[in-house]
Amino acid sequence: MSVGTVSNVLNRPDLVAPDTRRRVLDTIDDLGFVRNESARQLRAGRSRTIGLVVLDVSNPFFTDIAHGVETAATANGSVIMLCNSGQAVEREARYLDVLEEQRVQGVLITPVGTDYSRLDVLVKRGTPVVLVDRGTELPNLCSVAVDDVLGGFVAASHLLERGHQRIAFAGGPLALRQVQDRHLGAVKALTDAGQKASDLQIFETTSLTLEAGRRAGEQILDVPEARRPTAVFCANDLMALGVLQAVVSHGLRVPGDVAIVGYDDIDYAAAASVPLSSVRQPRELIGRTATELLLDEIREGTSHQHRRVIFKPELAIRASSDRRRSSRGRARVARRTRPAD
Amino acid sequence: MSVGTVSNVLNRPDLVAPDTRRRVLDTIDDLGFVRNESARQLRAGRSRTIGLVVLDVSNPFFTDIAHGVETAATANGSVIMLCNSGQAVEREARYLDVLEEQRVQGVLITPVGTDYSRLDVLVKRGTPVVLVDRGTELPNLCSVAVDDVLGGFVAASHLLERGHQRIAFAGGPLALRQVQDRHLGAVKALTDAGQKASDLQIFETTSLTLEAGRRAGEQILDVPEARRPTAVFCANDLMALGVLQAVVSHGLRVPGDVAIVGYDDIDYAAAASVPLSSVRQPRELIGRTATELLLDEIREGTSHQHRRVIFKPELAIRASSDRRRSSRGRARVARRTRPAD
DNA sequence: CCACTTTGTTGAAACGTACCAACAATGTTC
DNA sequence: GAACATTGTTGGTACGTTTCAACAAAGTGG
Repeated sequence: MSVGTVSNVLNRPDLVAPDTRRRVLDTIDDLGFVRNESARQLRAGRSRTIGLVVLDVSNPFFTDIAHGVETAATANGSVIMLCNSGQAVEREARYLDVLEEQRVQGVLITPVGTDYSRLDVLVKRGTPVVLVDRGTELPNLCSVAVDDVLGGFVAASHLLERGHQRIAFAGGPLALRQVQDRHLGAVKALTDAGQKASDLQIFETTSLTLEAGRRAGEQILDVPEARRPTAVFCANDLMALGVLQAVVSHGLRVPGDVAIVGYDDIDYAAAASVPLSSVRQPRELIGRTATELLLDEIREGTSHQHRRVIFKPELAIRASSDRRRSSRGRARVARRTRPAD
Repeated sequence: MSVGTVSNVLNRPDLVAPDTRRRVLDTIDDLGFVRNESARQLRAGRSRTIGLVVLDVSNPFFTDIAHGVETAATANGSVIMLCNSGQAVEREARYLDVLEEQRVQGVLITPVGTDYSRLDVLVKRGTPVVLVDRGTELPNLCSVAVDDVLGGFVAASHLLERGHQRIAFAGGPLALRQVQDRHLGAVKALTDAGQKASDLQIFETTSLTLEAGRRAGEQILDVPEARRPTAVFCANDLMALGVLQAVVSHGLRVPGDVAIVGYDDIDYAAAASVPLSSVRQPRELIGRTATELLLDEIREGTSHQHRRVIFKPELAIRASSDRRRSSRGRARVARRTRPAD
């Protein structure tokens, strides 16, 4: 029995006679033979894995994206390797090294910074890359994103429309493109409404977590009442949940004293102590689409035309912001007012 | 320049003269050489990756564990490959195949079923396996778990102590060992308190998600008021959040009409519309410990002694269950009663 | 100046697979 | 029944590393 035949049984079973095939398969079972993927890859020159690098696995937004990616990848017989950069440039770099050493088929990534040179190198050396949740200035990458400027605009417009004058923006680091864009959109909403850009008070954080949200909430509450924002637009839902916790734990009311709007519309947003208004992104769809773009690129090779897909976000209005604010000064919350359900 | 020298520069730089080293490194930079991990693995016989197979990446409980695993793995220079079985036996099997083909250093897994034969085979063929969040009957595996029977006992005891007579258990599938154990613990609490085991009404679900929780909540509310449970112990926090949503959306009060206790104490539990009582598990610690056991096993080889680590859970009491129930019949919730903050 | 150690470099073998040209066996056609 | 096509099987080579014995060059001690 030659190794060539065994290889054929495994990879091109139609080439081998039925009973030989049987015999080989039985023996494989007997011996507990497991194909060595390393050798296979070495010979074939490429693997069956796709790298997915996200900013934060603890954020449901990204796990939902991962879900979409997995669906599309599995349908193609590929396996995904989920990497968590944790918004740290060095960790991201390390994972990219590992992925390149593994000769992955391609990489799906939400990059930490705006320095795309490492990705550029990756592409030049032949590993296709698709940006996720990030539009790109670079012409040599496919990308799937949501219009974050529009998202920020919609959120802030909604708050303005509800009569809020002093609006805060909480999130960070501002170096993160998503944060930047959402902020930009909010500023635009303000200026369009005749306010100054500087009227948007910024509470910058170092990350976008529940904990960071709580701290930002504390800071906001530290502002003297006369100047304290009556509404907060948070760069994502984890932040918003944190702010909500801080506000509630200080005995203030949402949206009575402080209205809150989040971003992503993760499942927990609707389940929060006060159901959270949020800018919805098609998370699974983003993941699926990105994967399909990547698979296309892998198949098409050099003839591939890069594409940018941009989805439109939608505002889900819930209790945390759904009340009209009285127009003059700080509204006193009457004690008899029923809390929003 | 021989390949051997290059290999030495990369792996045992002290063996090679400083200026040769320089020259090699410069050339590597010039040429954009990237080490081929497949070839390296093929030659070395094993990889630097550790497989982590979890039941549900969307569940923060598991991403927190993943976090702990990553910390410990990175410290060791290993890379983790995060796989999501989604509580499906076939997907789990497929991932195990892939991991074995990749010749991973070892596997950390929360298995879907109770059939350990596949894992047994893996171990026999030389891939160390450590069970996560699951004790084991098998003597040939390390494991890190939390005493789920105790957890269930503590949760149910707390509800009994608060005066609840009709308690429900929501979660599933019961085939999941974690669910089984938590249920068992709850039953024990009831019988210890002189009730019958059958007094614990079971609402079995097919998975442990928010959505499943909502449906379970609906079912519970469908029970005629006279027999409706006044308290629900949920197999995990996602379920509990779902039940909470269902109850609140029907205009009932938590804990007034229905008290709720969850399990895991994920970050969102405390942030829920009614802060959720929950059985806390040391999630990151579980991940770290499991990884360390695995790394030990990898290092020690055949001389390795398997260990079982079992952590004790703790009950975090919050608003969702923290009220004494009046002793006779269904307590009427006075309208003037303030909602819990 | 020879024998010996130390230091640095090299070439070859091996890992387990995929692929291909070559071959053997069988069937088909005139 | 000879020439040819078809089908099934087989060695051999290449993939890019690591490892190791062997070797060359330089330094050291007597």
